[in-house]
Amino acid sequence: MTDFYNINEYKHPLFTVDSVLFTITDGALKVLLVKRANSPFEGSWGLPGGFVDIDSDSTTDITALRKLKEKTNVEPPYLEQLQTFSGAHRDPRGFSVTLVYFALIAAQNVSTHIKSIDDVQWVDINTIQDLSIAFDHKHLIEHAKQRLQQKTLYSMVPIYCLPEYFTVGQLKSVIEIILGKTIQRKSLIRRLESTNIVEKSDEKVSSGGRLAHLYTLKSGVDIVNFERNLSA
Amino acid sequence: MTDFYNINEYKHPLFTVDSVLFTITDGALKVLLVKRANSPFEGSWGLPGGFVDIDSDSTTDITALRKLKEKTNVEPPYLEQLQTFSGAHRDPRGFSVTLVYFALIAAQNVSTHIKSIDDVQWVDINTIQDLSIAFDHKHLIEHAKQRLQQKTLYSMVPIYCLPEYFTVGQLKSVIEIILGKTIQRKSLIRRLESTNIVEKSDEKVSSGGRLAHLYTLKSGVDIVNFERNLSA
DNA sequence: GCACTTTGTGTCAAAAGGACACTATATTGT
DNA sequence: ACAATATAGTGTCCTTTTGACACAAAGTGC
Repeated sequence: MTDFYNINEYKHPLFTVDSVLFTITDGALKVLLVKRANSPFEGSWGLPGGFVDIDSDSTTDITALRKLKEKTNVEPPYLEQLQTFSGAHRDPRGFSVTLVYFALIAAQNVSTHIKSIDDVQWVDINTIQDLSIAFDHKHLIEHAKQRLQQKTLYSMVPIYCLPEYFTVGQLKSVIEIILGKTIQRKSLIRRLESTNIVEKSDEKVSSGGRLAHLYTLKSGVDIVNFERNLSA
Repeated sequence: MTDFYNINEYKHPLFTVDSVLFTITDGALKVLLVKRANSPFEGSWGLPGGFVDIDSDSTTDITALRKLKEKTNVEPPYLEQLQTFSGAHRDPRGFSVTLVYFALIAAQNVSTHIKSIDDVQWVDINTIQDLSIAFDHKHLIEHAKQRLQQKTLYSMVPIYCLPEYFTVGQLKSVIEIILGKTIQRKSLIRRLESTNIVEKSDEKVSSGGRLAHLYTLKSGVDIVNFERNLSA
């Protein structure tokens, strides 16, 4: 494609993009897995991902989103790079590099599509130990989970696991599932009120007791990082 | 190399590994730049890096260290992944992906080697705006600087910019250069004493006033993250 | 010896989360 | 209708960690 340099002069690593997409359903943290259609590991479960299409993907972010949309029919509202993993033996085809993204989505926004097909499923993160997973993807998922937990201590990212309008109770519940421990409702409210990223709606919604206020993420805002972690 | 899959079936992105190696000298934060020997951008300054040697590098971490050692003659004591940057137009040869590392080293451990050659230099981070730098490397350096500043708020990473034995005064100075603001000596000492990663030696050293205690990083320890940031 | 410099400590104030009691307002069952 | 129960939200004090800053300690240089 150029005369600067012959791209086939050296042997290249195999380069792929994979994503760890989390959601919360049935009171548990789940990861999206897909059944592999191709060798290697054909037929076993692995992370959604694949090769960059260098003619149509402008960046690897687009690659990740494209692959996720193929599987879920929607693009997740939160996507960030996790880390790049590499090694001579992590793929039987040779030295490989995979750029792993981590993403969040509200279960409501995908579940109907997922349930209708049999090569995509949500897997409870706690049952992954017992499964056989392609490549080193089990390891990648573990890394992503730790990053999600860490970010939950100093940001409001779990909001992206909720629908557009949500209550403090729902957010508290999502955070507790991610962290695997309870947190103080008061602390959560203090943080919500001190950031400028959510809006308190006037609407209230029933939740088995006193009506709960609805909150919503302001549009176009970036996630704020607090200067202090919740107690780990 | 395999019959699973023909590696040349698709067009691949160009994959490289680059490093942003920081140090502190002359009261300023500096980045290592090298003069490019090959096209593109031959003759201009850029980050040390290059292609993975898939026959000898076991991971990309090794690639980064190998490239840094070629230029500085030593391996930096601190190395971590920064981020992967990609795009169809960041390299004139086509779609490219670069995995960027960020590294720290004590100036004392490299300066003699660097000064003797003319294709490697330390550049003051504040003068980089005015320079012409290969690819989007100026942008990568800016990202790395922000990460370094952020980590400095909640960890002791700046220790890796210091020699084996150092004083609180030296560490305070390095941190202040990185952050571009003064910090409280008391806060620094409190943090040093609350972590278990440094050892207070009995030796003292002259520093223009009262003798200063020497500290040293315990061997084999990992960097500890504090639960709270210093004030930004 | 005296001024100055850098190191190190003591102490109080400020900020933000944790704990937890208490109030408010729904739903549900009888 | 009313009590029991559940969830939402507030008020308040405690705890932890950092910021601020005065002060003491111990060198150097003239």
